[in-house]
Amino acid sequence: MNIEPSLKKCPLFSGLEDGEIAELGGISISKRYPKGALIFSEDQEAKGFFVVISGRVKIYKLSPEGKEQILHIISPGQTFAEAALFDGSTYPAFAESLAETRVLYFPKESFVNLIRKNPQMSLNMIASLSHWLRKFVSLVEELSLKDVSARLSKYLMDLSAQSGRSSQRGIEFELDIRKSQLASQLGTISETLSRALRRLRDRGIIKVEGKKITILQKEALEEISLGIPL
Amino acid sequence: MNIEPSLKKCPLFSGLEDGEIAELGGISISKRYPKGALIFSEDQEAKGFFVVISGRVKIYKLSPEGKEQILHIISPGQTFAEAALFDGSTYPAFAESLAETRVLYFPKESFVNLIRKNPQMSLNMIASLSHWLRKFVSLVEELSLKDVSARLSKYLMDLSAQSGRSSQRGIEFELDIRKSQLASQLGTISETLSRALRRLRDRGIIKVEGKKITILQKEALEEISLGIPL
DNA sequence: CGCCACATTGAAGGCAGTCAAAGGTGGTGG
DNA sequence: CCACCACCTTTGACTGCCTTCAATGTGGCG
Repeated sequence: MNIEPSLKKCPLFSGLEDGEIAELGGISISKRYPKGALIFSEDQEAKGFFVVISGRVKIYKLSPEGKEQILHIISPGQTFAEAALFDGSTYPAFAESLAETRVLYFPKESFVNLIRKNPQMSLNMIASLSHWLRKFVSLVEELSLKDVSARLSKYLMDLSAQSGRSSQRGIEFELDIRKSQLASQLGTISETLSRALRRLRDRGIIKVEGKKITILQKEALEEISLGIPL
Repeated sequence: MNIEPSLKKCPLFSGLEDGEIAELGGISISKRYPKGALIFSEDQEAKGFFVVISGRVKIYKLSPEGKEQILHIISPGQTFAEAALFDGSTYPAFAESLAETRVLYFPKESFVNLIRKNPQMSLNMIASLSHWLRKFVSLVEELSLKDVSARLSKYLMDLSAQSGRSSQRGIEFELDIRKSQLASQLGTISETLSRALRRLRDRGIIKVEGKKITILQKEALEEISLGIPL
């Protein structure tokens, strides 16, 4: 499989000349991870960053007691650990594949050299980092200022906007991760998530059948997602 | 007062030629805010970013019920709202002066033009954004995985490392903000912070006299900051 | 068919938030 | 310079959300 098409779809490399893309291909290393592999650990020296070609990767923190907080789940076309190259020398979190995953790995030194010479790529990097930043502001806001129901509702709204299909009953879609992983992403645990889903279901706002969700009352769900007290 | 000295001390502009600094001075606008002034609101169109010359600025989110989460407190020499220029068109949070504050304001368009032409400044911007990102990862970790005592202990450790003086009793320093603001920064409220301080005091780990803190048992404080259960 | 990991549900406990009131502090104007 | 007042801080009692612990239900896969 040729890697260039994957790179072209990646926002970090948009607007680059074909020659530059080829150069990127030259310095990158293709890697494969089976499901559940540890790609890097927190505090490990950051020697490069990654572009996901296929599969999925979770970036997460662990508490001393073992509770997990997922910072982000990376899908194909997205990059991760860019920031670690430019601030400090270690990765700030763990990265683990959620499925069989293929990535391109860019060693720090050659990539930094390349970015120094290429203004367009600098601008893309700035855009990418800014985007991450906004995501984190949002995450902090939710963790600090909203309860689990609001965070869950927001997640469901977002996912339905992205991959929902309208049916006669409402908007249908499938959860793309395990519920225990969703709980970690929402800053809670599976038991609490289960109860939050049940409350929404009991109030007739959503229907839950395994991983399939149907939003029955979009307005109510949105209100809850905004943190308006029930 | 000449503004150039302030710019030279700012990490975002380090390594720039004097001519480039002068150019920055040319596009920037000096602004003054009294204590407690709203510099910008969440969702307001982001028309520029800021460098703090003197005073202090808090960047914060508000919940619908009015609870405040401080994302960061900006001190002289630091920048804020850079990221808003490159991702989305609005500020993601509120900004308010904590004291009489002077800033330099850089209008979006002229600054973006300038950064396009200046590779060094792009790299500085990447470094700045990366640094912010690491701070936010840390904030998310603390809010999600640590209790108030651990967050407070970490704050006290950091502040003591930065501005603490050794005395015979321990490490002394002064809180640089009001306790209610510290509570907001730690993702809690003043009552809870007050009780957390009292627990540390009752256990003989710190001494509290108004804003003056003395760390009596550094090791114990560090253990708590790591989230190890008491 | 049966195992195993994930998911759900119930009961109980704890940390932090809310409400209320008293104590303290700093700033301002007389 | 002092007195007053507004606001911050502290403390107490109570509530509630979430976690913990434990047990049962369920679905996929060998």
